[in-house]
Amino acid sequence: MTAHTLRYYERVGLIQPVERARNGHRRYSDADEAWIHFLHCMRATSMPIREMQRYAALREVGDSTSLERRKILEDHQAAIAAQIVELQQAHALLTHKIANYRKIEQRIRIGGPQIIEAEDDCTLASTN
Amino acid sequence: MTAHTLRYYERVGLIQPVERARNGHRRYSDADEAWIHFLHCMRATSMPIREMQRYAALREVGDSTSLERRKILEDHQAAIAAQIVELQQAHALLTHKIANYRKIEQRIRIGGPQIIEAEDDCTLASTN
DNA sequence: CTACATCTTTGAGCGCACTCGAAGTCAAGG
DNA sequence: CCTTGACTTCGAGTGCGCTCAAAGATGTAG
Repeated sequence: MTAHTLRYYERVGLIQPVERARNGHRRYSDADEAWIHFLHCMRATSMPIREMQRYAALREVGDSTSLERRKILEDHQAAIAAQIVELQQAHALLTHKIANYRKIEQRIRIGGPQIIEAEDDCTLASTN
Repeated sequence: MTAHTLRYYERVGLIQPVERARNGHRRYSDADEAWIHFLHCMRATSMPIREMQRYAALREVGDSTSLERRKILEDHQAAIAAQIVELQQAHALLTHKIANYRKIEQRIRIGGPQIIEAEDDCTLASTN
């Protein structure tokens, strides 16, 4: 997370103006850092800035917004669960395809394409 | 995947010009569909278009590019594995935070903030 | 004192990946 | 014959999330 990004987050209201040193430089407290870490986690898992803004605004209001905030987090958690499934599927698909490439390489090492009409990996279903 | 996206993929070279019906309409073969499905999987797991272009170009060349293509897939698979870890961590963090919100809601239901200086979730380390 | 680095501000710019709109062609249905 | 609708082309536009540039203030080292 760059300084530029921190400024940006402040501008769009994700971070409240933090304490300053006498010279005007920002001094981030541990609480600030924890909050920034949380923002980072949410972004890293594809929560849109808009959603984070909604959450941050509710957080400013206080405990009375607990339900709404919880809903946001629960929704995002569900989105994360879905993402994990997609990633796992892609991971499995890649394992399959990588194995196929190893086979192709083996065939080449053994001595060029023995079969003239080499079965391109593209022609194998779901092995492209 | 919208028609617009398919056209876009064709324009940027991810999809080779496909067969056409007499009227000029595209006819996607099963092989085309498999390839498109693969592209979709890679995009869904955050492979950049540029990388997919590199892969698609190598694929056009043929089996001799197996090693390079395998490397691309292996790298992406590693990226996916890393992504899964991040998502799992965020998922765990959210479980924690959601539980905390339930506690806050419980406290509110029991009868308003008993403690005047209510411990805002913001003040709890890594519970923001 | 002089460099030099590091922060400050603001608005503008950028890269990515679509996404859309306009104008045109064609095929079938009523 | 005329409408409807699905396709075609191409360039231009959009939204997101940064990312940077310029000009200025301040602090630290030699």
